[in-house]
Amino acid sequence: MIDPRILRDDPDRVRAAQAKRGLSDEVVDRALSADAARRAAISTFESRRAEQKQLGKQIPQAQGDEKTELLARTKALAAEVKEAEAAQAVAEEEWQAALMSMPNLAAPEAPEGGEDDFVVLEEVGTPRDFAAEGFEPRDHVELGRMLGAIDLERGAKVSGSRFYFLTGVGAQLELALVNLAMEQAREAGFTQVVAPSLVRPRAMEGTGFLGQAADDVYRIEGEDLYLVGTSEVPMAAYHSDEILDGASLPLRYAAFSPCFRKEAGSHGKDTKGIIRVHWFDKVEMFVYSTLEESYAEHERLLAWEKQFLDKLELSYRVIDVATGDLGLSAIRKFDCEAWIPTQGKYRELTSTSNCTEFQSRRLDIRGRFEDGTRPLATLNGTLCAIPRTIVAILETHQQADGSVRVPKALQPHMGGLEVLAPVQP
RNA sequence: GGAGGCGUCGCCUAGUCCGGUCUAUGGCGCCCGCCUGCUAAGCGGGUUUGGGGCUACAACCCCAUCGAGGGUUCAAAUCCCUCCGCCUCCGCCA
Repeated sequence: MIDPRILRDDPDRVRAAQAKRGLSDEVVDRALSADAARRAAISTFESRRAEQKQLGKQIPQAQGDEKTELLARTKALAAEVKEAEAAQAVAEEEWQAALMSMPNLAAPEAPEGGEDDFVVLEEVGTPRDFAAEGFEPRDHVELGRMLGAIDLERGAKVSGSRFYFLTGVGAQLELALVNLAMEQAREAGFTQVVAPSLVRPRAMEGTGFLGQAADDVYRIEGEDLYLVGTSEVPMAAYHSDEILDGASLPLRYAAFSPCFRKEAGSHGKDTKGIIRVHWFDKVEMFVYSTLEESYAEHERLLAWEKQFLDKLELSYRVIDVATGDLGLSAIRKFDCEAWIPTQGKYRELTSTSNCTEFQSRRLDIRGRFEDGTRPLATLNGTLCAIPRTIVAILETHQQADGSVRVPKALQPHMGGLEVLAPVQP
């Protein structure tokens, strides 16, 4: 939720922001008139209520006719109060609905446009030249099969399309990656967390995943629970309805959790392999900070993401995501995309967003400072989304015989294993 | 899943049976001041959060807030209903 004061004091700024995301500004006028109606309703209700309380106080002392008279008047007032209250509730609801449907105000620096209008900020490393090395790279599906690391057939048999089993060195790779990510996070001062993957509607709504993104969310039949697509959801809700000590900020968490996505809008996309799956495990960084610090913190999150990719010796680029592709909550988003040799392109591995006070307003997360309490900024960033990272590692570090070199940093977490050897041709 | 108990403004707590004087008691903690070689103790004051009005986004006034939401009533922390959470016991289970 954006700051209602900005909407009231500077609606043109909000209109411009809507336009920058390619959205209509009709909602701005709807919100403004709802706000006016709401304040009028509050005013009416409160004055009636004050009068009612005033008179009500006199009733216990009153006697005879005076008492009868008072009871009659307060009874009439009570009906008015009830009516005014109902009117207020209606106005309040309209205002809330309008406000909740508005995305965060994109940062001025964020490039304008849709999915393809990102700006490349940086390219790190050089994609491996397999032609020069004299062999055709195998894709991760083939490598996963040869190594006995990824079992897609049985994934489909047991759970359906977009599911997989990680087996043998594949399972070992996942655990090693989780350990490496958690180790880095711990060393950087993060609190390690294992978070629940099922949450109540409030957590989902508060993080902005029940808006246009709702189609991608699994809901548990017969229960008021959702499966999260990222531990950003439980970690944002973690401190909901709390007032945190300003001096304790920033609070940095690294949360491990399974993630579930319907992938509703992506039929036919990435149907092969484990690039796009319905379930995967992920270590996610999540930070609560002041608004002022959030911009610098966002850069730090990106730096930690890059540090991790560097440890895995991957080639990647960093993009500044365009406004149309930011999602509801973010004002700015940086993605790290790793080079996938057999696709001949960069694919998203990590993503970090600054959501400023948007989620905090919805989830009621505040900080206590010397000059009062204020909503905090929340930020998130992927440290390691397992399957895509495995894809990048297998394809990037493969050798002509189908074996795969284990990056140095990962070796201690793989029991010293330096090379993953094929178990079948 | 069954039975019972509980949820009060940071923490603890009074109040709930018998609705109005609750503008919610007291203690601890914290903040400001006084006093005192320093500290502690003592004394005085302050200390939920959100919203509206008016404004300098001050002061002030008002409304809401006793887990959440409804209901009864002129009036609800207090009575009724639903939900959420915690605790104890039983059952089941990793």
